[in-house]
Parts: sequence; C-alpha cells; structure tokens
Amino acid sequence: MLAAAVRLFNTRGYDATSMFDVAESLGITKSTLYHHVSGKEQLLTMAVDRALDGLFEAAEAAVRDEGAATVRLKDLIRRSVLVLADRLEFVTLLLRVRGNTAAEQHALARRREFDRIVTDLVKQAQAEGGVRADVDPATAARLLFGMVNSLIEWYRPDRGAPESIAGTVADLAFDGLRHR
Amino acid sequence: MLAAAVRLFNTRGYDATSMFDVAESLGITKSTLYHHVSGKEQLLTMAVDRALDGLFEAAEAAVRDEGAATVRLKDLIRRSVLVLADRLEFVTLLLRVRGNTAAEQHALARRREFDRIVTDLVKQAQAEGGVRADVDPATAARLLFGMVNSLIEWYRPDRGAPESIAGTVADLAFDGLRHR
DNA sequence: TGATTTACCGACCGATCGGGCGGTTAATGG
DNA sequence: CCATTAACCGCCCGATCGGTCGGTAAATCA
Repeated sequence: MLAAAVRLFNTRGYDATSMFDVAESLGITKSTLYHHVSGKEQLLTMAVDRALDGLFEAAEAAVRDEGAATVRLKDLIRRSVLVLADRLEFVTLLLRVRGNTAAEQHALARRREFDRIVTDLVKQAQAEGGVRADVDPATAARLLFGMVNSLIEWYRPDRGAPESIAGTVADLAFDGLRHR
Repeated sequence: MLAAAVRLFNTRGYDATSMFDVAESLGITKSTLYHHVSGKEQLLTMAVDRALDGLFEAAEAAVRDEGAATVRLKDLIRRSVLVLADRLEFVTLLLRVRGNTAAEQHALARRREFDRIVTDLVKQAQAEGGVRADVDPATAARLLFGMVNSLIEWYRPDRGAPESIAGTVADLAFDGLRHR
C-alpha cells in the first residue's frame, strides 16, 4: 500500500497525486484507504523515514568502523549507493521533499545531519592525507552526494547490479574520469 | 513577474503554488496576473526554456569548438556550472519537472537530448584516450551531471564565485578526490 | 480633446481536493 | 452460534484551485 502510494507520488508528484489516485491504483475506495492510513502526510512520513533510516545505518557504520577515514568515506559512498538502489522509490521521494510541512522539515533536518556526518568524514580524510586538501570539505561532500543521489534520476534495476554501480561511483569519485 | 513565480514554484513546489500566491507576491490581483500571462503552465514553460536555452548554448559550443574531446568535455562541465549558477532558479525548476503535461514532456525530451550530447562527448574522449575506458559513457555522463546539477540544492551566490566552483567541479570530475 | 488601448479589479464558476460519517459485509474468536 | 472486530463502501462537506467575465481607472495617441 505504501509502495503503491510512493510509486504514484514519484511519477506524478506528491501534490499532484490525490488520495483517490492512490486508492484507485490499489483497487479500493478512498474510504477504505483512510481506514488503513491516517492521512496523506502519514504516507509521506513513512516513506521518507524508510529512506532516512537506510542512509543513517550506512552513515553510522562509517562513523563506527575502525580504519582510515579515507577508506570509511569510500565505503560510505558504496553503501549509500546500495541503499539508493535498494530503496530507490523511498529515497526518490525523500530527495524531492521541499519542507512545506512540519514533517517535511523534520526530514530536511535529518538530511542536513547526514550531510554533516559526510563533511566530517571528508575533513578527517583530508587530515590523514588520503584526500586532497585543496577543496572545501562541505563542497566536496555535496558534490560527492550530488553524484550519488543522481541515481534516483536514472538508475533502473535492469541497468547493472547495484554492487557494480556502487564500485563505479566510488571509483570515479576518488580517481576521477581521466585516463591514467 | 516570471522571476517571482519561479521563486515561489521552487520554494513551495509548482503544484503547491497557486496563482493567487504568485499574484499576491507581486502586490496585484489574480485577474491582473491573468491579464499578463495566459496561464500557470506558460510561466513554467518560459522558465524551463530559459534554463534549457542556456544549457544548449554550452552544449553547442562544446560540439562546435575544435580541439580534443577531452578538453571540450571539461569545458562543457565548467560552462554548465556557470549556467546553473547564473540561471539557478530556472534550472532548479527545470530539474524538478516530472513530465505530467505536454509542455513538461517537451522539456524532458530536450533534457534527454542534452544527455545524449554529453554521452557522445564522453565516448569521443574515451576513443582519443583522454578518459578512462572502463566506465560506460552513459553512466559517466549521468554521474558527471548528477554532480553538476546538485548545485541547485546547495549553491548560493555568496558561497564563492561561480568560476571558482566551476573549476572545482571540473577538476574533481577529472582527477577525483584522492590525494596525489 | 476625444477615442482607443492597456492595466487593473471584484465577483464568480466548475472541478477537484483531503477528509469524515453512517452503514454494510466478511472474518474471527469464545 | 453469536458477538465483536476489521475491511470495506457510497455519499457528502468545506476549502481551494485555475481560470473567466464585466466593468473601471489610467495611460497613450490621433
């Protein structure tokens, strides 16, 4: 039910999708839908939480693990790609939230917290000499996850195994496009 | 007037923004607004066209210029970042279009055409040995512009000169994050 | 100056939205 | 077997939406 709603939210947009649309796609009436969920916003909240929980699991592992920050940063990129691929539709919805309601602003706050963790990790990796120090850590973190998050725009399960894509992204992020 | 509408579309979302909101932000009534524009969709069309025109100028320059494809690809990245920074709000709106109406689908088609140009350029750069050949050109193009397009999420005019950001992005894309 | 055009407004319309209410059928458990 | 509960539905509501219409004030031009 949540999956059906999220799919519609992503294709038509959250505001452009009516609760009637959601109910219809499930073969039930709007009344029945409201018997199971408390409202439209609850569907959104459940979806973005599922996305954020996945991302924070990856982030906490990157913070918790031992070893060089540079390695943990690369692992975080890989793990994030896997989460994106696995929970593609939930993350897609998350990344489109604009912060109009209290629930959406809560999601934005959690996203900023995630960004902070990545930025810190970049800073540590720079300090230990694994990452070039001539770029602002916050900018690097944003560009890095700009690349990762772009998966929601083009990744399809039939377009290669998630592990393969994750490797490509992490590799490109660290070694760049240039031929060596 | 277009600028005011686009600003609202970006902060509240296109569907969540009413024509009353747009009129109010201009200090006029909805009727007056309709005296100047034919409808809500026209505002969207004008905005995304301004974004697409800028991007295609950059793409056509990259195709037209002489010299190595590798250099032209890097130039295209730089130029695209400059367009993003210059027309930030228009591009922001463009990148959020979902394709619900005919006008939006036309915008999506132009975006795909842009992607095709980038992919071709990556392919050429690989053929001449300037770009590593172990990544799928389409994937590389998408990740590259995932990074570039992420600017709409975080770039603010006071956050460094556009030329500086453009250099950082192009540099990171080609040489990666790793310390050398 | 008089006529025409341009900018502007208030009031209104049909459609659609999120959500609620009262009641009915189907499953479940003692 | 009967009572309780869960799943389901038709119908309705107030609010809001994009857009229209008839008319007025201000600017423009002959």
